[in-house]
Amino acid sequence: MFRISKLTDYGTVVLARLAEADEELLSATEIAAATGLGTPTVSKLLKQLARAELVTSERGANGGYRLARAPGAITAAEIIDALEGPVAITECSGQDSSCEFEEVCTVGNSWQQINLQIRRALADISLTELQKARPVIPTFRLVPMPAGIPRGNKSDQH
Amino acid sequence: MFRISKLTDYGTVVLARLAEADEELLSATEIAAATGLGTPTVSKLLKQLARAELVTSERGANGGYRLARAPGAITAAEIIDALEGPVAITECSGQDSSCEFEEVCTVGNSWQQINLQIRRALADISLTELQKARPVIPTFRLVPMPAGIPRGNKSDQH
DNA sequence: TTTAAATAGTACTAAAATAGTCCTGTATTC
DNA sequence: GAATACAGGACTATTTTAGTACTATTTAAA
Repeated sequence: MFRISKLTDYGTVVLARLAEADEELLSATEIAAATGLGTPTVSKLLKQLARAELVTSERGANGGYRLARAPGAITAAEIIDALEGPVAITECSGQDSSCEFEEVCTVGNSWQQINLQIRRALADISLTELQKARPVIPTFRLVPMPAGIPRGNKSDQH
Repeated sequence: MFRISKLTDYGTVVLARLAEADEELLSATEIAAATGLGTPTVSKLLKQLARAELVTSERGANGGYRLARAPGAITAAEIIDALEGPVAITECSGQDSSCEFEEVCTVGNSWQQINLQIRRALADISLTELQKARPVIPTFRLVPMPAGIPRGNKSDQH
């Protein structure tokens, strides 16, 4: 129905590893080795997580990453925001919406309600809890978007 | 963060039109004309909605579609299930999971919790409410998946 | 009883989004 | 100053989503 991207999933693996390491500084290479993910991907993820201030980095030789906060203070919502961008179900449901029909839209419409509830659920889950859900090495694989939908259209709603 | 597909969004437009029409039988062509969507797409959507038993169809000349139930009895969760498949955030969080690590997984893990809460939120919103959120003709366009993520990986977690 | 309108199903094509790689630059340690 | 590691961005490949086309079946009406 919904899904998180593979990279976001990997991101939680990376963060879980950092959580395990406690305060220790780990390099992207080390994390890649520990998790079985590719080094470039891990590197990419860590850069994004650093920009989102979920991890802090130290550059130069012996550099690396550590969590910026305690695992209990990092939420699933933040992780997803960091790796997928703060996007909402429909354009109107984002706070920074640019939907040209916005003025016409009913304020507080249902998609927005749904979006809010989803965010609330995600903000309620911390990295600590996600770690529990994921013993040692990644056990989830992401669901390929399902069979889905046949075919058949042409024009777009304007 | 999450998003519904364009087709799902169109699907709610189509259903909203049928809801307006009350019990009247509408053909795919008529709905396409009324909504501004392409006929083949509307047709495709209606086929799927019919398979999911959200609409009923009559074949042959003068055939068409109508809602299978009152709009208040059709939920957002059902619409999404019908058009995107009953997929969950990660493979493990679906009921029919085939994750090979499942035995190792903590039962009732956090992604499952999140997924449940999302479903609950979606099951709480009816077509009637979605209609209110969407005055007359489609006012939403879907958010293109955001800037997102740089690049960098190779191997997969097994 | 034939024709036309309409749904059912499926295969295919095109476009867009996601995932993954690489390269260049900068900071830091030894 | 050489080696290590992060920062940032451009680029490529793969996968998913969206959209189209075609064939079969059903039904009503001429």
